[in-house]
Amino acid sequence: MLKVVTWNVNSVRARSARLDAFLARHQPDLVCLQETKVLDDQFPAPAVEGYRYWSHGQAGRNGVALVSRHELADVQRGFPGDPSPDSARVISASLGDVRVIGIYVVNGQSVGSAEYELKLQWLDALGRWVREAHSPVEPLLVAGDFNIAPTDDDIYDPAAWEGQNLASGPERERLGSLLRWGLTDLMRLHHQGPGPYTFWDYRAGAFHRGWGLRIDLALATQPLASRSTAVEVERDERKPTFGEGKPSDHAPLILTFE
DNA sequence: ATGTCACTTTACAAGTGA
Repeated sequence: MLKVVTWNVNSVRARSARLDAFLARHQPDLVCLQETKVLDDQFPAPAVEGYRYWSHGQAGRNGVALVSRHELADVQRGFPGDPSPDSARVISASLGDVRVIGIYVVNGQSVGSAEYELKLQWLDALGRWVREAHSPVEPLLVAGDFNIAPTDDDIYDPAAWEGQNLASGPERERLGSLLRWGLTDLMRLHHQGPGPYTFWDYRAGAFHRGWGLRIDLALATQPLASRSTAVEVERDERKPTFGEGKPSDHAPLILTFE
């Protein structure tokens, strides 16, 4: 059995106690973290016995990392062709025969903004790299915060979000091209929509009101997707009353493979 | 849409990004 997690922690230092408790509780093989918001030499080492980390961070924003209780091979930070190479958004590594790419997609701010144009260019570049460097017949996992709700089933109020950033056609089309190449949205192998959601804005009491989005995704090629036995959102981690300290605005996604 | 959070700076609040 293989257990892999993706979690946008919104600062790994602020979430260190929760991350340790999560590791102790679930004993995942590998965790992909996003928005670590920390330089590599200031990354808080996991306190749980057996876990190591590989960080690709920067000060204050972005940042991705892999936390694993196994040795990882061929750890690669960033990717060739990144139009925004100073932003730390991608870390990839091999765990046994599985290649894992942990990603934090450009947020995009609002449709028509410069950030949104960068998001589309970034997604194009990511797609080119994935297609060039990998094959759909090899076991590949692309997991992380995509900042894209794939369909209206992934949004609490699709009408309010129609055409907006996170839900717009052009970004969904970029995601679609990855799926057509040979990646499967693992959540939908096990759960039909609407929901579950993985992100609730801190503002406006969004979590309490059920205003969620599914923007944290795990995509796998067929050799790996065929081994997928469960995909679950650890919704408790979004609760202010759960665990130690404040929650991230994202809940972890737990992937189980046979 | 916006009832928050975490970061940074030269800090003892305000701006930024999400």
